[in-house]
Amino acid sequence: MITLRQLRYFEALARARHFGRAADICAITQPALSQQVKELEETLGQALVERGRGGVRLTPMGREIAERARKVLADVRDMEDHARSRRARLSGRLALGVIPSIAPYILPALLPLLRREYPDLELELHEAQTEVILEELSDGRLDLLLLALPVEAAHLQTLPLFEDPFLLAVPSAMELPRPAPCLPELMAGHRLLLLEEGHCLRDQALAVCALRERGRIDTFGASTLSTIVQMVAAGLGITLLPEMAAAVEGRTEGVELLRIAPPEPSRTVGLAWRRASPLEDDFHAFGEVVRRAQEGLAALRK
Amino acid sequence: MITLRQLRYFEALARARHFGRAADICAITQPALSQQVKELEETLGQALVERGRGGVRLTPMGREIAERARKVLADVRDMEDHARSRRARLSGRLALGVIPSIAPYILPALLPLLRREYPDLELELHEAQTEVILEELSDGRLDLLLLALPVEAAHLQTLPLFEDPFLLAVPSAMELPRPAPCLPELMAGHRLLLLEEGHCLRDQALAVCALRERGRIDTFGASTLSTIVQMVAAGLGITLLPEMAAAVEGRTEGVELLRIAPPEPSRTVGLAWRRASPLEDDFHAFGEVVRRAQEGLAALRK
DNA sequence: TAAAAATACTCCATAGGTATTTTAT
DNA sequence: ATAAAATACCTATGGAGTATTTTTA
Repeated sequence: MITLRQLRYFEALARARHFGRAADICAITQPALSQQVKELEETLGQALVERGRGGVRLTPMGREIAERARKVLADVRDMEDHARSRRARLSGRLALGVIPSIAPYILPALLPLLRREYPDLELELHEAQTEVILEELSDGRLDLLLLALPVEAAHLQTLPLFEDPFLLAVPSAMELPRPAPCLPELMAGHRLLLLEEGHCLRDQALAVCALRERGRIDTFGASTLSTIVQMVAAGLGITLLPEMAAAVEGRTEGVELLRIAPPEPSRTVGLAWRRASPLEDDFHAFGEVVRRAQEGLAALRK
Repeated sequence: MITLRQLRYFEALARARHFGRAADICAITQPALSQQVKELEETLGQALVERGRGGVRLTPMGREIAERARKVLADVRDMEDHARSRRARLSGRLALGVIPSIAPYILPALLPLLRREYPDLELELHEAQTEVILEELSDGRLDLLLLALPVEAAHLQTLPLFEDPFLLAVPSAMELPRPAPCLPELMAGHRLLLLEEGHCLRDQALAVCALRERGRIDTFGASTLSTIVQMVAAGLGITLLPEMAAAVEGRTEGVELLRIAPPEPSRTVGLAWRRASPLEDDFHAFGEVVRRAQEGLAALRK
């Protein structure tokens, strides 16, 4: 069986062309080097060097093997360097799952921050609904999720980052007291527009409104918040919008965003990863950056 | 220090995603595998796997290292295969030096033969004068020489292959008895045309003619035999031509090639290599092919 | 004969095995 | 409670050292 040791010694010999000097380079004795080179020759079934008084010469096969050995040794060195250089927090590839009601709003702020502070981090982004990315996380296809908490899974660790209040999006024409009255009352008189099944935002909104009856809810179900907001603008109903989305979606003509009277409803945005992951510290660092990105967004809105 | 053993075990673990099964694959016990993987993680300063009850998952870094490890292991396997496959005679790269008065005549016959019988042989050809290729052989820049013997160098081994008779090339107009009279007599009346200094053929011709006096020799000195033959055709003198070159150079208009009366002069064509080379058997095999190439040429001339 | 590599041998580090404990689900 | 990996400990292989012999130029 070939060993890296054999390749290291042989490569030194190929450079030094002298057993003694090669041994010096490797900081071992000449017989030890002879031994390993001989072993390599036996494994390969080929003479690699011509032994002679005036030092040593490579056979044609020896030259080829030396070339290949150099490549292998370089690859191994690179592998070490790679690992060493990335001992720092948050470097290397990281597969991140994000839900659709967070991704488009936070990523424009988050990615530049990450890029600046952790330039060696290579994010692989997967945007999908909570259930999907939870499955991918459990599979090991993803390393980390950015989503709305809570998620219940014993093998997962979660980290809440911040509260994201829900705002009320209503047609500009609609007259309402400010702040908007608390929700159950409001709901009595209006149709609530929601995302299609599967989006956690839909469930959260339903929970917030303490509504279970289908009658008052538009079951059409849009697949993006933008669509919902367009529908609101058209006067088809009202909706709840996460504050995070306000900067983007609030600009829509014909829509007004209202804060809701306390107790202000909100969702919790946070991270989730497998308990077994050894990258916990990295994920906390990541969470800090997400929080700062969110603060940046909030500042922009003012 | 990273070892191939560590990479082999880790790669198995990356595939099996289970310490026990990976150990089975490697035909060792689970603790032995755990030990090596742990060592690798310590050397790299990075967690490569998440340990959990439901088997094992790779960290992002683990995936990268597994990828690199696979590449390294494949390269090493290729290296072994390469060496193994070339345990056969005459395979792999071989740097061959040939003198100019042999190369153009024998190579057209030799190369196809070699290609057919030793398809794994990759020849690197260097054409240069005897002195130059001897130096390159001694340096280790060449492995084998095809040239005119004898060469005197204690550290070299030579193998005579065949005798290559000298023919007399004369202008067609010239009337001479057949076979041509032995040389010293002939020389008395004609100017002998030779290659420039440094070509062994020049020295051999001089020796054959037992001539040392400059007077009768054209000191212009051409650099190729073709030129010399053109000069003969132009009536500027006569020359000695190796039989090997007859097929090519003998076709020239205005030149006639005559065998010389016994004792027919000739040069010895053979091989030379460093005594220390472990490829002696290969070189003998190579010699056989050269001899057969020469026989093929001889047959063509008839 | 002198320099260089191979060989002989001894020692110790480390890989691998067995038995057991710890961990996580 | 149980499967899986880690740990502890022992053994044996083999890598490295010192001393010496063999080779070859």
